[in-house]
Amino acid sequence: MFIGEYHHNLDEKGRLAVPVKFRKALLRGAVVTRGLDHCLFLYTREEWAKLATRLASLPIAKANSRAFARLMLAGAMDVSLDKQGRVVVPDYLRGYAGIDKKVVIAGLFNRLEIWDVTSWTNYKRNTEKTSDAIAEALDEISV
Amino acid sequence: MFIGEYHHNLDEKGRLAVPVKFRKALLRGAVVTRGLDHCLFLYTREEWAKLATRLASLPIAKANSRAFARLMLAGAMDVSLDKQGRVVVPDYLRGYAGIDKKVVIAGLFNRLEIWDVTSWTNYKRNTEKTSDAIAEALDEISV
DNA sequence: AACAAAGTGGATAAAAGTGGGGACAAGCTT
DNA sequence: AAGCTTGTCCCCACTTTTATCCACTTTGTT
Repeated sequence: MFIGEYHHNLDEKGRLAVPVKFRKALLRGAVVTRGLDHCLFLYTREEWAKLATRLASLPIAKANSRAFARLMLAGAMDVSLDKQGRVVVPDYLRGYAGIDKKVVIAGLFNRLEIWDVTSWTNYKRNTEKTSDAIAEALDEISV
Repeated sequence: MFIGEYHHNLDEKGRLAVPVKFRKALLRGAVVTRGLDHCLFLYTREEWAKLATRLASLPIAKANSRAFARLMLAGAMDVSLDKQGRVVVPDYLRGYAGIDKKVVIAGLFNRLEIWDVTSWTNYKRNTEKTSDAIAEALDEISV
C-alpha cells in the first residue's frame, strides 16, 4: 500500500529516485501514465494490467472513449528501476505534468502520483480551503 | 500490449521506423488503414482479421455502417517490416492523415496509431481541456 | 566522529533511429 | 526485344538517445 508524501528532484536526464519504501513493490516493473489534474500516475505492472484491460474495452465508436483511452493508454510507458532505484520519466510526460526538476511523489493506496511541486502546492491550497465542502459532497463515503 | 507515445520521422521514401518494443509483435505482418479522427491504425495480422470480420458483419442497410466499413476495409494495406524495422506508409494514407515528416506513434492496447505531430498536438490540446469532464462521465471505469 | 542509508550527478558503452547508395525486378515505351 | 523508368528492398554508415556503472553528497543515527 502506497502512502505518504515525498519531495525529490529529477536530474537532467529525467531520472527520478523512487522513495525506498516503494521500491520493493516496483521491482517487478511499473507503468507511468498521464493522470487526472495534470499529474502522473505510477502503477505496479499488476495494477496497470487490470486498468489497461478496462480501458481497452471502451467502445471505439464513442469520441469520449477514444479520447480517454488515448490519454491513459497512449500516455503510458513501461519503466523499471535502475540499480539506484530510479525510473526515467519520458519527455512527453514531463511536459504534460509541467515537471521541471522539483517534484512531489505521493502515495495513493494502489498508485503513486508524481506532481510538479508548484502544481502540488496550488492544488493543495485550493482543496484544503474547500475540504469541508468536498467531504459533504462525498457523502456516499461512509467512514 | 501496445502502450506509449513515440516521436519519429518518415524519411523521403515514406519509411517509418517502428519503435523497437513493438517490432516483435509485428514480425508476422501488419495492416495499416484509415482510422478515426484522421490518424492511421496499425494492427497485427491477427487483430486485423478479427476486426475485419466484425466490420464485414455490420448491417449493410445502415449508411453509417457502410461508410465505416469502406473507411477501414478499403483503406487497408498489408505492410511488413524491413530489416531495419521500418514500414512503408502508402501515399494515399499519408494524405489522409496529413502526414509529412514528423509523426507520433501511439500504442493503444491492440493497435498502434500514427498521427501527424501537429494533428496530435491539436487533438490533445482539445481533449485535455475536457479530460476531467470525460473522466467523470466514465466513472464506470473506477480508476 | 564514524557510519550507514538515501538521494544525486556524471562518464562510458550499447542500442535505437535516420539517411542515403545501390542492386534487383516489374512494367512501359520505343 | 532492348532500353528506360519506377518502385522496392537490402545494406552500410552516421548520429542521437538510452542504459549501465561508478562515485560523490547529504542526512540522520549510533
